[in-house]
Amino acid sequence: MLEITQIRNNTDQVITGLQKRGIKDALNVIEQVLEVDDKRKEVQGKHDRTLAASNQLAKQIGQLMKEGKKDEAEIIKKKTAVLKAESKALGETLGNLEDEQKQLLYAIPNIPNKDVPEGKGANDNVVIHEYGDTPQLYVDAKPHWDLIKEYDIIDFDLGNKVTGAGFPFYKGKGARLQRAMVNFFLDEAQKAGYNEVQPPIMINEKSGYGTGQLPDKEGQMYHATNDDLYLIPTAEVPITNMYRDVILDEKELPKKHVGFTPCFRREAGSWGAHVRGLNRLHQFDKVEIVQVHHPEDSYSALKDMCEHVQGLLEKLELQYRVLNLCGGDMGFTSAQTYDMEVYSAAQEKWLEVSSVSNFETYQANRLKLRYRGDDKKTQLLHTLNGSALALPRVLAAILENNQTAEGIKIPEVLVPYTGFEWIN
RNA sequence: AGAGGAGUGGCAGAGUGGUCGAAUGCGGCAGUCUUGAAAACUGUUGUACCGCGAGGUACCGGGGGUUCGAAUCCCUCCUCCUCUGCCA
Repeated sequence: MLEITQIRNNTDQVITGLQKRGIKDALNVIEQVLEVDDKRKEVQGKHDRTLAASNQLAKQIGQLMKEGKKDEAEIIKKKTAVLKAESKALGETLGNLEDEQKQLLYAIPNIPNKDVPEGKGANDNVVIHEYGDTPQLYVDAKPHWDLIKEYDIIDFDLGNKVTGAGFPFYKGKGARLQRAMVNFFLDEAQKAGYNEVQPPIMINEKSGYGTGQLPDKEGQMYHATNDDLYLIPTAEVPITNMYRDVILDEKELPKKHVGFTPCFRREAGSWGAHVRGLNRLHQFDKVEIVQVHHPEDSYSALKDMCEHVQGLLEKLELQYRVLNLCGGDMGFTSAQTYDMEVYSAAQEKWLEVSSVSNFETYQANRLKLRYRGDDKKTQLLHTLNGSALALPRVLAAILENNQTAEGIKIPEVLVPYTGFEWIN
């Protein structure tokens, strides 16, 4: 969430930022938060002064009791009753105002960075880079949902029986190709200096709040209500939450982590004809990179992360493009996001395979993730993350783009990992 | 899962109702001494919020309660340790 001081000190900037996201009543929203904050401060002042008076009297009573002056102590005791009632009432008001303020802040998205283009939706995203040529497919080329049946490498029906829609089985060479990609992605990240972690794939409520999945996107996560745990929608959640309530020394920065996990998404209400096959699943595998940075160099880190992802796509010999997402299409918590899309020749469309974002202090403020600089003061850090990469759509593109009459050719870079060159 | 024990500052560890945000030691930082370093000595060393400031408030695993007053007493939840059971 945004910092209240940021809203107070740069009010106009915050409002124009929110307008860039298409929030029409930004002015009202901000005025409301500031109003609540003013009230909060006022009430806290009163509350603190009341408590101070109570504490003062309590000390006096202690002193008198020690001296054996019980009668005098009794007189003061009576005085404290009034203060106690007062501070209790003020305490409740304060608590309510704090809650109200928090709720308002939770509802305000991050401010887009200055380089984020104006725009309302996906059509306004700006293509900033393109790579590779559109593959020339052979005459009988098929979309991946046909190929996986033909070669029996992914089985949706079986997943359907055992679990439900969107939970496929990967079989034989399909399963091995998945494992190969995971290992390849992890090794590449390792080479790029990312420290590997294997996080839990269930998280508690606090972690959900830390990275911004809660309170907003409750319905998008699978919730194990008996234990009040959520299945992760992305490894971003557990990995970033490693740094919840942490104060890092400036010298320890940056922190770079990579983790492989399955990801679970309910995708409530987002199914349709355009999301066939591997294009959208309830469970999928993803290798995620996460960085924690000093505010000064978070944007160069964002660039590095994009280049890392692009490198992966180039090694896999996939045609791709990079989009600078516009204000209206960016995620709630992001300050700037680049999407990487690969071209699926058989579906004749671009598939998003990675989303790389800088959250600036938005997550850090929720996480209470700070660093201590030379001046000994604590300041919020910047968090970033990106997919490197999400498997299903990369797999779909490989299957579709590399199909030939003889079978599907495995990208060279993966062969040492798969142990086979062809799916046929 | 059952029985017992425990959760205090960066770490170790004292504190069982009153001036305790918390002794002491270690570590960190600054300084004295030294050619330099070490040792020794001196000082300093949690976070957040309110306040122009002086200063104030809150926090001793989380939440609630008793009391004029809670790290200390009570309730509840969480976590860790030991033993028993179960299990990849």
